Amino acid sequence: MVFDNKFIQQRIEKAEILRKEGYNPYSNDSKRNTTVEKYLNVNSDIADKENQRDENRHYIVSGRIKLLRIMGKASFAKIEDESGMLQIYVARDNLPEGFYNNIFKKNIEVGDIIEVAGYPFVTGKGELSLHATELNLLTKAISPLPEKFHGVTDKEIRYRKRYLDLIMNADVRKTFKIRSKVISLTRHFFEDKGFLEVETPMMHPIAGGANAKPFVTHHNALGIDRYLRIAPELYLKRLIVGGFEAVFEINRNFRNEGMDATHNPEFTSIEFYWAYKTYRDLIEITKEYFQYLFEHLNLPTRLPYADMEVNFANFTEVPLIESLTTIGGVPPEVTNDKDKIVAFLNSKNITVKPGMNLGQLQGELFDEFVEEKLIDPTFITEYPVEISPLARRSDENPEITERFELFIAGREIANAFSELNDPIDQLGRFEAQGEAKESGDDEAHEMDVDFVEALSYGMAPTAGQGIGIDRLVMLLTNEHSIRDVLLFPAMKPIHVEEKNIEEEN
RNA sequence: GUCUUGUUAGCUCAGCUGGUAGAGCACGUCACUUUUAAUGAUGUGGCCGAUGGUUCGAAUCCAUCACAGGACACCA
Repeated sequence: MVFDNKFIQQRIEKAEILRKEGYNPYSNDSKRNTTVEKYLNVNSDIADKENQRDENRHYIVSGRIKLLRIMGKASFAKIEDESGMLQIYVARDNLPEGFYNNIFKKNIEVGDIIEVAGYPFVTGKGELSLHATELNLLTKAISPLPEKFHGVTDKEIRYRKRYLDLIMNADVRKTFKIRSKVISLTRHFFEDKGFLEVETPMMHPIAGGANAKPFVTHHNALGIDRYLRIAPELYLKRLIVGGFEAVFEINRNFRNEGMDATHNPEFTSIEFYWAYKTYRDLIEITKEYFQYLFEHLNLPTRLPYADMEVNFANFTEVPLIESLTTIGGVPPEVTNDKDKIVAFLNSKNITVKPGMNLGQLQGELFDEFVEEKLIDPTFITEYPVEISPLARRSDENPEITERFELFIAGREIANAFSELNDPIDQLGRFEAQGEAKESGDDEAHEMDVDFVEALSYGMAPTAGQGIGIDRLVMLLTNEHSIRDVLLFPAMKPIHVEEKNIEEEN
């Protein structure tokens, strides 16, 4: 039985007593006329009044009891609604005959959601409170709350029962409000720039737009497998072919890979595509976007992150190859020679898969020696073509692409490029990815003939970018695990004990 | 996927080199009409994550499993 815990049994009994006494423990009759925050604001003048009270004012507030101090014929309680915490004073003689002793003291307790009517006053210790003249139970909590001082700290409980975490930890609510705001601001920023928000499929016949392993599901009606999307890129570009000139999508992507502090199987990103623009324009709009976020979130330009301090007013730009030497300390003669890179990596006790091409090895060097050193926002540009299957080649040097990734606090936050719109080149890149797949790279990009055909109708020169929203929120809230910015992070299901199954049978 | 550290009351945690389970909060009862983690008295509460093994005896030692945290690998 779910509710066989003795504390729960006790509370169920109290609910039953209340019902018998004529109080519905799950009443739907809320008469709240203000929030805690508004109450505290509106009545901030009470401290200056005679007797520090005003019995002519009348408010009804609602909230969950977080603390209860019963002192004989009077009690203090702290109730909390979404906007804040309020102390209420409940005295026997201000309530209907018998209510305080028989109902309030005996059957209402921490965790319950109540509604309190009364007038504002300030206590002897100077706390603006509410003097109760009426008190009603709205919802009986039959499970007890965690401990009042330490709350719930066990990460497993916090993630599995996020509702409990939210009840107990005000900071957690704050983080998710910031997350919501970031998404809302992002939407407004791009809408104001004339971008159109679109929705593209979550279930793809071919998992494309990134190098990653997909989740597979099955469509019974058609008898075919579908892949949860790993990126919306190829669909958004089809829309550019179709004539939309600026589109964006904020939504989930799914990747069937490991889980850790920065990876959840489903994660949120914004991708936006902008016709008649290049990656140079994306660098500018990205700076503007960050400025907009910081302004509207009221954040200082210098933010702490772990033991770092990030200066969001200091955006710099470094080509990838250059960063290997200037930031990574890799000798310049090494960076453009496959064998020398392998030898160099081996000398640092790093082994690489055989058969990697020059671009992939340069990417290895970057990951090993540069990435974690990029604290202030840094655009790393000019990525090798081998590791950029969807990016446009540079006109000056066909071996590199018009691409950048943005790194902040040692992490990739955004990936952007002038889009490849030459259908013949795109076909060739897919074929090269196919060869990489043959030689063991199971995350190489899939061939997507339908997408190539779309390009063959002509896609205007376009720039496109993806920004990881979860990681961005982590950065802005100084959270170090992606689970702390996801309301319901992925968790393994808990096994049902065999014993219990037998009992139920 | 690998390594590593955890898992004891509703919650937060003790429990030494094996000897039959502890605290605080919460809850029950009593006292208390201005408290701030209220206070004082008193009481209830546990298949010590699961399954095996070693032992006269296991929360404690060993093995396997489950779940979680951290690190690494892969990735965003």
